[in-house]
Formats: sequence, C-alpha cells, structure tokens
Amino acid sequence: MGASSPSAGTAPPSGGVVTRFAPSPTGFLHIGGARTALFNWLFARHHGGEFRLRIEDTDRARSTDEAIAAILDGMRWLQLDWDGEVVYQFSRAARHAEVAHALLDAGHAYRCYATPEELEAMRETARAEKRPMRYDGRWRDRTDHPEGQPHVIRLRAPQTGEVTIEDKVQGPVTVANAELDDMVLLRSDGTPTYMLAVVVDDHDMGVTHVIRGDDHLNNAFRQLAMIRALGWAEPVYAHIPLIHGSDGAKLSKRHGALGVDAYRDQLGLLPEALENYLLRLGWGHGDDEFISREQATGWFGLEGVGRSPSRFDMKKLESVNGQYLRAADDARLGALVAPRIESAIGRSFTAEDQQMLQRSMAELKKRAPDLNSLAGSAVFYFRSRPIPMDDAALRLLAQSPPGMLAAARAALAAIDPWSVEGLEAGVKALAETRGVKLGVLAQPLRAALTGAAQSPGLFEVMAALGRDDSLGRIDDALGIDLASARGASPANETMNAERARP
RNA sequence: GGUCCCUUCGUCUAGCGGUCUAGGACGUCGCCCUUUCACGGCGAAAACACGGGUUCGAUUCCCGUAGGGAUCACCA
Repeated sequence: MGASSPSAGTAPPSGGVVTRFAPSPTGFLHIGGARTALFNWLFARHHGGEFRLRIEDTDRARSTDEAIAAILDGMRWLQLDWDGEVVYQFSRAARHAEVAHALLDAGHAYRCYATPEELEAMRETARAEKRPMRYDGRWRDRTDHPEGQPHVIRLRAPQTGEVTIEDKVQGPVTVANAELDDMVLLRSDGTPTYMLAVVVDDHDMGVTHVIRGDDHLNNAFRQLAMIRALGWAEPVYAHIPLIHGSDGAKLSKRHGALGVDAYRDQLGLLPEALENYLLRLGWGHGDDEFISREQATGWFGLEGVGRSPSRFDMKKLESVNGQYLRAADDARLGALVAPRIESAIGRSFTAEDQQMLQRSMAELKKRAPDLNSLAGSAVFYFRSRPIPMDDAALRLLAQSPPGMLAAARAALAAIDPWSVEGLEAGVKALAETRGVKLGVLAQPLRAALTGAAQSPGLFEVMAALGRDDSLGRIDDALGIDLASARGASPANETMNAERARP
C-alpha cells in the first residue's frame, strides 16, 4: 500500500470551498471517475478553493498498489492536480474507530451481536416478501450483551420522520427514515465501514462540497444521519448522473470501459480532448463545444450539470480528439508519436528522423483522429526498403495501366531540382503528354512510395523522402510480382491493424 | 419488488411560458474542393415519450401512464 497519512492533512481552511475525489483503488481510473474528478477539480478551482485526493483503500482484499499507481498516473495525465497530501483512508482506521466509539458513548450507536446466519435469514425473508433487506434492529435496545462475543457497532438512526437533501444537481430529494436501517459503522474485526470512513474523512479534511456519482445518492441519507448525530457541519451534496454505455446501461467492462491509461496508450487520445469531451458529457455552456481549461474553470457550476445520465459516444470523442490534434503543436505531436513509430519499425530514431517526423506532422495531423493513426500514417517515411505494401496499395499497382509506373520513374529520374515544385511540374507534364489524368500517375506512385492508398500530397512526400529513396521505392514496386503478391504479402501490418478498439 | 432519480434529433446538448415552422455538435446522406485519404466549405434528413390538467398561451409548471436508470452488504 502507498505512503501512509495518519492525519487528514492540512487543517480545514476557513470558509473556502473544499472538494475531493475519493476513488477506491480496486481498478484503473475509469472514465466515470475521471469525470467526477474533473467536476470536483473545476468546481474547486472556479471558487478558488481546494481539491483534495483521498484513496479509499479500506477494502484490503481488493485494493492494490497497481490501482493506486494507475489512479495517480491518470490524474497527472489529465492534469488534475490536487492540494495537500493524498489521504489514504486505511491509515485512518484508528480515528474512524474513535468516532464510532464516541457515537457509542453518546448513545447514538450500539453494539449488535447478530450473527451472519441471522443476517442471512433476514435477507431470505426480505427476498421472499419482496422487500428490501433491512436490519431489523434486534439489538438496538438490548442491554444483555454477551461478554466477549463478536459484534459490530451500528448507528442508532432515526426511525420516524424523513430527511431531505438539497442536492445541487438533483434538487431536493426526500426519503422516509423508515426506509433506512441502522448501518454498520465498525465491523466485528474493528475496522471501519465505508459509510463511517467517508463521513469522518470528509469532516476531518474540511470537505464542503461532496460532488460524486449519483450511485451514492442513497448513501447520502445514511451519512447525513451520522453527521447529524455527530453534530458536524453538513456538506453541500451534488450527485452527478452516471455515464452510460451506448445501450443505456451503467458503463462497465462489458462496454469496453477502459482506464484512462488506455485512452492515452491504446486509443492515442490527447488529455485535453478527453477532458473537453468529459466536460461536455452532462454539462453544457450554451452552444460551446470546444472549451479551454481556462474557460471551463471560469464557467463551471453545478447548475449546468444535467440530471439524466448520458451515453458515452466514442465517435464524438474521436472527433473532438481530431480537432485537438489539428490544433496541437507539431513538436509535441512528434514527441508523442515517435515512440509508437520506433516500436513499429524496430529501431530508434536518429536526429534526422526526429526532424523529418516533426516536419511531417503539419500535413499528417489533418487526417488523423488519434495518435495511433497519426503514427500509422507517418511510419512509411521511416521504413527501410523494400517497404511493406498494404492490400489497397497492391491493388492500385495492379490496376495501374501497364508501363505507367515505369514511365513515371523515368520522368522523375530526370527531374532537377528535386523539389515540390519541380516534381509537380515534371509529373504533370508527363500526365499531359500521356494524355492521362494526374491521378492515373499519382496513385501507383503513391502506392510505391508509401505502401498505402492514402497519404499526404505526393510531391511533398517525394520531396521529404529524397531522390534516392523515392526512386528506390519505385524500383522496388516495379519488381513486385503482382500476380502472386496479393495475399502472400506479409506486409499489410499497418499500425492501425494493431490498434485496439473499445 | 421497495425507495429514489431521469425522459428535446441515433448520440451529447441549447431552450429556463409567448422569440420554437425547436438552435448547435458528433454521426448519417448529398454537393463542392481535389493526385488519394483527410481537412475545409455548402446543404439535407433527423427530436420536445404519451395522457390529463394550470394558463390567453406550453418544449418550458403540476399530476398520472409508459419507458429508462440508480440503489437495497460486516463492498466501496
């Protein structure tokens, strides 16, 4: 487990807004968690307050260090910086127990000796009668406590009346106290339950606004009962709707829900794109689609958060990503894409490669929806001869009128200087003398030079490749036995083929 | 099943009683640009779940119905 932090950290600031993101480290930082974190971050920053991070690792069996690392990594990637030290909930178990015992001493809690079998029996009858399972309070008023027997500590919750939460997103939500039972605060092994831990930690950390998924809305009523018994300040609640999959059900692995690391590595997204997409999912500011972090910080408010769950749309995310990709700095893109290409071609980049890559970005980024596609579209520059041909390229070569490529090769060999203008003039002249459209010449050339059917402008490609490599690649293509090449080629391994889809 | 929540184009949303013959974006389709694919430009199809109220007037307010969702542990 990670570093311990027995105290909840810095003292609660006076008056300011304090939000928190409190994931349990039982898996990666998923998309819903990322959005919750983003909303909390934005709300805190908007109000000039604090945004804290707490790892809820009280479930010892399911919490892992890998998950903690993944969550922190994801937060950093999304640039959701938190204030103060990370609070590890497990390390605060003693404080949680202390509060539970204070509640016990004050008569707001009691010891319950019901056995697991008794509880299971209660569950059975509840099921049979189609009622929700509720602890029947059999130890609530008993004083004949068996000495030394295992027991839990339960909250003595109000049984009549009702509670209303003025939720900032959901509005006022009222539930009858009769619907709630006496929840367990301290387990029989003395460890705190989640219900106890959140309340105590939120209080000790000075959290003023609890912004979380609305799967916690029901919990809020029970937590409020505890807060009131303790006489602590009640936080403002805002329960945001969950993100659903395309079928409308809560997003899960079944929908290919991935950790944010996968959005970065496998899907090749830019963090600002994911952030923008997540922000617009369930929140809006007029017709604005592209919102910078500065604008978001200035505009964000709980009033803008929708009350109905929204569906995750990969297509739109990709589109947003494409927009950010086109706007991104070429040097930055080159740096992000380089490792992907290096692993594809199996060698490290030289300084020259770096420059070539960076120069190619301006054109390539216009047609790439993500970093993987971008890498895939740039990789042909760095392949060593003979370069692999994909099926579409082979088809282009096969369909090209006989002699066309050879004629083009001859014309190109005579071109001087080897520049975009010179190349364009030469090839266009040849097309004219041959009486064919430019495309008839350009397509087989494109295939020969790039191994693909799509690429940036042909003349730019040739200019970048240089005379020797360009001519060499054409010679290689001329030598391909097209009759047997198709299908037998091991070469249609584009990076896109390796790209994982959610 | 109990409780709670939700319901505008396929999707994300704008709309906060009259400006709505309902706006934007993604996706889809068509056209233009063009050496390919994109990018870009132009255009099209596409929604207020249903039924009652309230009101001079409902997409906007209220109530039902239907549909969807969340939650019902000594998990978090």
